[in-house]
Amino acid sequence: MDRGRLQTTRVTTKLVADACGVSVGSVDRALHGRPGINAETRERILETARQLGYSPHLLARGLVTGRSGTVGIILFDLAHQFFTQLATALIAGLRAAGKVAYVALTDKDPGQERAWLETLANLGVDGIVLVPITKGPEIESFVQGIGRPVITVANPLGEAAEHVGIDNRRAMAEAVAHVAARGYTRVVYLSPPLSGPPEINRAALEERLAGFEEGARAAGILGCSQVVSCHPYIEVVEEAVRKPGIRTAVLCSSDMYALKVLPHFRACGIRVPQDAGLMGFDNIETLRYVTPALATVDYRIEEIGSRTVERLMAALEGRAAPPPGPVPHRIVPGETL
Amino acid sequence: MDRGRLQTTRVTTKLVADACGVSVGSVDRALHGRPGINAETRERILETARQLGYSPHLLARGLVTGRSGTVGIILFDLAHQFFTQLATALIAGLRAAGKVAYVALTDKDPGQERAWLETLANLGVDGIVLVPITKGPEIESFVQGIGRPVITVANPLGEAAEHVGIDNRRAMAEAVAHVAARGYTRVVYLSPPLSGPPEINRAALEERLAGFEEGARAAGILGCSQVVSCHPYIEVVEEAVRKPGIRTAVLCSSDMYALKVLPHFRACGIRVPQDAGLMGFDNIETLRYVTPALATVDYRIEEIGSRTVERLMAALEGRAAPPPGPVPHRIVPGETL
DNA sequence: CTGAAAGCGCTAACAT
DNA sequence: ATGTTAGCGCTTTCAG
Repeated sequence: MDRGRLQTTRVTTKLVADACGVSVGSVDRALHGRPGINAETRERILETARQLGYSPHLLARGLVTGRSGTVGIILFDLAHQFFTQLATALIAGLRAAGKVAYVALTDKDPGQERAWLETLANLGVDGIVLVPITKGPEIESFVQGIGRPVITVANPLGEAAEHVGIDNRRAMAEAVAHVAARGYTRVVYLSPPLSGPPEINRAALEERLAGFEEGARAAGILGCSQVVSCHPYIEVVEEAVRKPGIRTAVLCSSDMYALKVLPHFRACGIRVPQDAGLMGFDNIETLRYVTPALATVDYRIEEIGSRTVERLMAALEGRAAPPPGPVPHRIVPGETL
Repeated sequence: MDRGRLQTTRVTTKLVADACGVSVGSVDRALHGRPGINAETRERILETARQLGYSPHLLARGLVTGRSGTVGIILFDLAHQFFTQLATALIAGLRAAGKVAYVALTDKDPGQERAWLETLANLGVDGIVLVPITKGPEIESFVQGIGRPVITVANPLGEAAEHVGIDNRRAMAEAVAHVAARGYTRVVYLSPPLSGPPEINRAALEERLAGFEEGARAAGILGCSQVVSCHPYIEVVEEAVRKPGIRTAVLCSSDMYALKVLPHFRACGIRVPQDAGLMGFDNIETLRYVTPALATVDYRIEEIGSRTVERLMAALEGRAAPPPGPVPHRIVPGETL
């Protein structure tokens, strides 16, 4: 293997060929176990290739085959556990499928999303996993024009790309049902603002909001419930919860909100769950270190990752894609309701 | 820009050249703003390149220039905030420097570390950022044989690679001093086991342990202090803390330990800090959601990231590397001491 | 079964 | 100022 060499020239197929007194064609056939080569010349080639420390130049291979063996992963950031767990699952799954992953972060900036898509396409990635921050015809046609499979996660992109994710609407509706079943007759639903530029993709959050409304209506508590999606929200939530007479729970569109609300309630003397219920969504890792245990909605991010890789590889190999359908979720009861 | 095209052939420099009635050489000069071309022909080329939607085939460019514009980042995992923050800072910094990042996870497996190093080298990365899980002559010579700059983070690799990180020994010694200054006369130092295969790189943890000993000696409390590095550790720590008569603090080699100890102490009635002090190390994000506020040691991971990119780019461009030296740290007092 | 040769798209050295 | 050409290392015809 002669590692330790420092500036010696690269070991190419040509070099191996010369060393064996054969042509690069034969070396290639040997290296890939392709037919059309004598068994013992193949062994001889393989042996010297190993001795010389040959390893394929993946750029060159990618240039000629059109397959680079790489996949791009485009996320908002790595600050939220959803993304880190997703990235972990994707990287591992892709590795198992023989692909190496680029990781690109958009910071929720449409410009960066676009720039990364272009850069990755120019790098010849075989496919892209995208958590889209934009939506609409422009990105959709751009994504389709990339000419390589793109799988979206969390926020879908219409017909432009295959999608993997949970059924946010249904999950949130079930969360409301769970809250109602615990005896709460009023829900304060906490969500980031859903207004703003129309090209921003808030599909997942919109689905959750729709799920809240659906669930609240089904439980007959929509009338006295309330959506808080302003900023700052914490005082508004506090005030809403202080309304006397009705058992009120704060239902958060994601755990992060609950993690902000909990210490605030503690600081201002609102006891959870005696004075107000609290429920999150996503079941992020941090919850393991939080008391009281937060009620939340759980789903296996690894499952999202593996399904995404599965679909991507199916598209790449021309196999039939596995049947679509959302990744399952489940309600996690906690001490906060 | 004609996006929306689906299966049309690639727009190459040749195509642009033909469309302009010039040669690929001129197109190349125009595209790179290189001298040796008439101003108005350059404009004409640039214009048609844009109209045709030309974008460079980065694999081809990398093949000929030997610079792929990519950098590999090899980490243990993305489960710990140190790594996610580091990855975030690196990806952003590399992006600003015109590089795209591969992210590879070793899961602390020497075999995977080696495999990733090889794969990334074969992909023609311009450089590698490595958090090494191994040490010793084998990996050192292998890293040097890669022939591209490798920067280590957290665990150094001797002379084989430039290194960026904090002064773990000194930081932990200061942590002990802080604990002692708060009136504790006994420290239980909590660390993962440092035994095991000799090729495993535990440099950072070893430095921290050395720092503990140094600090405890300086404070004159080494004698009655204690190192716990067994597994399971929690009962041992509990028992150690219950010793009456002496003010005891648990000093953790990382915040994660403190996050385990805290709820356990709460569960078994040991009040923090009345019955026992507690201090972490790393100041991870999760601490923002933990009460009581944990005393810890802080350092700016973004600084580690930016310095790493800086050194890498300097090595790549043949510039003088910035002067070495550890990234600064600081003690963060908390309610747990 | 094996060798020769033609590119993949780009850059760079050399002509003109 | 511009055109031509020779590769980078690999895969893939097409001959022999």
